[in-house]
Amino acid sequence: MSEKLTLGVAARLSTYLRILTQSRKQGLQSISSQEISEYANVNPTQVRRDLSTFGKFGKRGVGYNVDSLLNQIQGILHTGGVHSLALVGAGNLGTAIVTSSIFKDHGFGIAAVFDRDPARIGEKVGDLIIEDAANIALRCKELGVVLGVLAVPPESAQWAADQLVAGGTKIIFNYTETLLSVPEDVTIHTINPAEEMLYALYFYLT
Amino acid sequence: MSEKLTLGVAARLSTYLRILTQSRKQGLQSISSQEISEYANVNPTQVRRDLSTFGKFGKRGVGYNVDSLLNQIQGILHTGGVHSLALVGAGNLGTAIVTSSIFKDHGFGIAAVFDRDPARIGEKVGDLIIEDAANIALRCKELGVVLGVLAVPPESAQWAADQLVAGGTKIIFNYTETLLSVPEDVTIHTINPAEEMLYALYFYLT
DNA sequence: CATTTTATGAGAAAGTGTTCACAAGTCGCC
DNA sequence: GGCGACTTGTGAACACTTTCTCATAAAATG
Ligand SMILES: NC(=O)c1ccc[n+]([C@@H]2O[C@H](COP(=O)([O-])OP(=O)(O)OC[C@H]3O[C@@H](n4cnc5c(N)ncnc54)[C@H](O)[C@@H]3O)[C@@H](O)[C@H]2O)c1
Ligand SMILES: NC(=O)c1ccc[n+]([C@@H]2O[C@H](COP(=O)([O-])OP(=O)(O)OC[C@H]3O[C@@H](n4cnc5c(N)ncnc54)[C@H](O)[C@@H]3O)[C@@H](O)[C@H]2O)c1
Repeated sequence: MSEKLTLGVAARLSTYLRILTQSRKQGLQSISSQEISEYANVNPTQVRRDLSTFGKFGKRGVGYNVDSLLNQIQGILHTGGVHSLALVGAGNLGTAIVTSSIFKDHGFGIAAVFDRDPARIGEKVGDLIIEDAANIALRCKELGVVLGVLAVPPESAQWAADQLVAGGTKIIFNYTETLLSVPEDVTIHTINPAEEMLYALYFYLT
Repeated sequence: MSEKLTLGVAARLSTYLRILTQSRKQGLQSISSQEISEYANVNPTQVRRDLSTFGKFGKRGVGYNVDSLLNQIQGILHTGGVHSLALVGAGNLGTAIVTSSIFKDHGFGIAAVFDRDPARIGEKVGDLIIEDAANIALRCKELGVVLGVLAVPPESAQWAADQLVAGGTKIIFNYTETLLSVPEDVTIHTINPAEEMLYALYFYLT
């Protein structure tokens, strides 16, 4: 029960969670393994296998109740609560992230936004006031954030990452192409759609 | 040799390609499996195993030549050329995508940008003129694009996807949270960092 | 109320993927 | 010119994943 999940299972459960969260938002009450599998690009048997490892969540002939399955998976992944994150860079991308509900829907609240540009510091973006990037480490410690998101130009990425690390951040999502060096206990997740495009194209061409 | 790659291998090779491309950009000439593995968050043996399936690209005691390994992997994935894509939505995110080199670095050129807002049509963003979203299907056919990127508000995503499909697009990258319905021969790739955040957090908490 | 349809849950087996451990090649330095 | 540090490539063991299959259960239909 409390054994550590493998990366594959945890990643797929997260995908199911994304699909369920959005299904609920769109008003759906019940969903079948078939439907989940289509949105997740996996085999329906795999969906059922992933879920049945942890209990019997579905009803034969009916499918899964969206709300209850959502709660179950949140329980398995221990991600029911609300988590704060720090965003560095309030340019085009940063603004898009703040004004989007893509993080909020999954319980991730943006606790602070930082920028270096004096003209932007103090401005409002969404509900937040842009803070001075010089205070990243200080403010991250104050806020106790563990998650950081980088939406700065590539040449500022390493500096910004260093500030986040100094502030105690352990997981950094990097939207830039820069390869970052961080201590062993910090994990970098790179968001680069071009990478996925490369293999999407491979399977299209083959 | 020409057998189809599994998803896992193709995905990792794409990751290596991203790392190598950026390493070259940063002036590196040689790289070890250890270094690649650190940036890719995998085991060094895995890197060597993935590569050695296709030939002996490295030099013992030295590592891999960045340029030559890059060409080899491009050969394996058949992605040496330049590919055009269509971008729908010229808001904050769309502008960030156009002005970023994240796609260009990997041979993806943005062929057209579309928006619905009459005030924005005709405006310049980067080197491109924003076109009327009413012409998506028409222009995609003209340009022969197979790749589409959605950076529109969630409520417009299905409509925009339909236009891309009508224009012959086969691979759609969806930055919105909307669950899209498309024909069987079209693949949707969802860009949602929150999903990855969920399991990143799981492994951090466990 | 019996029959048909739909969809889950799980056994079992085949298929893949991952990692260890180490032999072998390369380079620089003394 | 040989020694030591480094790094690749791979056999073999192990672990995990995926899929086929079908019994079982709920709901819909007539
Ligand atoms: N991965 C993706 O999907 C994706 C998509 C689009 C853009 N991008 C990347 O995102 C990054 C940002 O793009 P953008 O269009 O928002 O750029 P932008 O220039 O509009 O915004 C960058 C912001 O960062 C601020 N900044 C610069 N240095 C800083 C520092 N040291 N500390 C804090 N703030 C700093 C700038 O003042 C600016 O406001 C780029 O690297 C781009 O390549 C990634
Ligand atoms: N996945 C991620 O990493 C990520 C990050 C940030 C934002 N987002 C998402 O990206 C989307 C766009 O965000 P944004 O901040 O750029 O929004 P935005 O409002 O700034 O831009 C949206 C643009 O789309 C245009 N548009 C609306 N309907 C259209 C249609 N039918 N056809 C063509 N164009 C249309 C609008 O005119 C506008 O210019 C949102 O859905 C947001 O949630 C995703």
